[in-house]
Amino acid sequence: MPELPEVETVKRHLISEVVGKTIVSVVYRDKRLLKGITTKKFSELVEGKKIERIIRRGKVLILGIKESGFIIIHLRISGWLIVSKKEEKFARVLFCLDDGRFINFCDQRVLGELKFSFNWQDLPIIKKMGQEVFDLDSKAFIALFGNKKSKIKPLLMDQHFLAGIGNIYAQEAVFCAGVHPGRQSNDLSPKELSKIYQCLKKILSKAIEKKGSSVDTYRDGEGKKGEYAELLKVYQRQNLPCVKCKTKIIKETIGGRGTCFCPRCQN
DNA sequence: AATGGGACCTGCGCGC
DNA sequence: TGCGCGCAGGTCCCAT
Repeated sequence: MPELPEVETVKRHLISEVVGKTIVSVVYRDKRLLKGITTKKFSELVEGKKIERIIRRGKVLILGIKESGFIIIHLRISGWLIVSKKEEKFARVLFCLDDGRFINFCDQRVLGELKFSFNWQDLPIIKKMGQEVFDLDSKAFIALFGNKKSKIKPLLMDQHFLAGIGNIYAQEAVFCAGVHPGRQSNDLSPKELSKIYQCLKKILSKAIEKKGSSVDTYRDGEGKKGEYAELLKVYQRQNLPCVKCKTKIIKETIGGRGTCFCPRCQN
């Protein structure tokens, strides 16, 4: 599911709902989510401790635990977090809080990751991660993309290069900018790169405002669907008319991932 | 440096 | 109605 807007939505929800709460116990319905640590050790490190703060870096969620360390959550493809009074469908790990509610770590495909770290900034996934989109200005974005030979759409999704963009928003951004997803990044003019940058910021901001996109199983922290899905212009719109020119949207595999685009608007 | 394929997983929707 | 197949928002690892 989750790209930057969805993870940011979950983060904001957790900040308002669970910061200050104590994790009474952790229930493991499926241990495979837990990486690099035993359930016993994980429980020892977090049970009875207070959730102090919530951080997002790229698509990674970090829960600061008072006088302990950090719970690291990666939702990968089908993971999501729901704060509620009951055990939700596909709940793989449940954090039982002192107010009687649970943070449900739900994950249909069990590809998500739950870790513990004493120093989250030293995690390989964090160390290797590119900059946040919102930390870049137009000039820095153009400089970054201007000397890379990769195809633009897969490059936008490369977390080592730029953090937070996935298959939905990469497609939306290049559509918005009128750029073919298979174009080489270093062949794009500064004007085209600038346009992609502006589109990306606009789309991500709007998606955060709408609490993400709900294609398939994704839900925000309350278990509600995000509202950005209805604003998507090309993602999963193959064979439907382009919203700008009515040409049929096509779908191709680019960089190993399904990619929808308008063959007329995107050059 | 860039790209492609496979692996990790489950479950949904579709066509027959 | 039932079954097999393809496909899915991510990331890592390996080979070329």
